[in-house]
Amino acid sequence: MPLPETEVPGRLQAELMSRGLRMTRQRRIILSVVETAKQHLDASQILRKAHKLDPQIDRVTVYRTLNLLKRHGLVDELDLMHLQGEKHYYERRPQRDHIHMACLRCGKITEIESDLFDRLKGQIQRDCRFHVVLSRLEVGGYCGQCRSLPS
Amino acid sequence: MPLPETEVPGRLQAELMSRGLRMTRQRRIILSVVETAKQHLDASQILRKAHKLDPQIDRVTVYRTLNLLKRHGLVDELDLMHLQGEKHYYERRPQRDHIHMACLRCGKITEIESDLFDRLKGQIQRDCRFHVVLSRLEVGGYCGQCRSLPS
DNA sequence: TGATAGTTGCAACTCACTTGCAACATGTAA
DNA sequence: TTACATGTTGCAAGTGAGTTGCAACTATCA
Repeated sequence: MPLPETEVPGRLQAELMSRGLRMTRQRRIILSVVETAKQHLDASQILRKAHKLDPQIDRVTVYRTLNLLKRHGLVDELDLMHLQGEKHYYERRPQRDHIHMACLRCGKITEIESDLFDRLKGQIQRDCRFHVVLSRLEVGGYCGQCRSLPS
Repeated sequence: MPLPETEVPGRLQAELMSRGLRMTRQRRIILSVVETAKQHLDASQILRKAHKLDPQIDRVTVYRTLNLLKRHGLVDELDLMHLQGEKHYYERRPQRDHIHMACLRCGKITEIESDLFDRLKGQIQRDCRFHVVLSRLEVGGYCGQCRSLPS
């Protein structure tokens, strides 16, 4: 029965260990869930996936681990325009920031990178003497498909 | 005792009335609070200010009125990087979108407009065939003062 | 193999916000 | 002006996401 312990540590796990943080069974599982996610997951979805690997894991541990990752800048927290209530979504912090577009009709989330966005952040740093640590650009509107549909 | 009823209706009130919505005493008060706010207010701050004009107003009415204004695109809802818990802040929707910068150290909120930001939204519309209805760019980091302070 | 300091799970709690509903007030039409 | 239909309000109770206190547990290191 190959537990996650036996797997090659993922990047998140390696990052946390290099910072001298303890690697518990629970953390390994939660990190692997976040790391292998195909879409943006909220805390309760992460808990559900973690439960499949270890039904003992508590939701409090999920919240605490997500806070840990946030504090270390290893995940970004998203609202996705609050399309579904007030929960937050998480994704591994990417190399390059991207923009999230949320369709107000079908709920589809699209991501894009943009040179203009990178330049805009540079402008803020320079013009406002503001050291940018994190940034979140979320756009709500109607995607290509929904635009051409009858309302 | 000049009640708000006797005042010249503000822009928010005029907007709602032109859309055929009923103008109640409570709504007039809440609208005037939002309209005359000097900073970003959250729901409980709006309630507190409304109470000074009419102690009977319930917080439920504040939430319902804010939802009404949101649905009509007359106010924007902000997170301001969740510096103080999960509450939301409200501001009258401006002519031109702006960026909110939140200092992670002193909590100061700075706003700027930017051509680059306007162009970025244009790019999204064109390149992604996405009709932008609302957008929110929030930046967390360290302001000029806090950058030059010892940690 | 212990010591120790960080981590976990549980239960209870907080906080922002929402819902159901009866009483009430607004805008409209007679 | 009055009556009325429909929208709005205040209250109480509820929801849902996330947090806290604490005793038991465990990863790490000497």
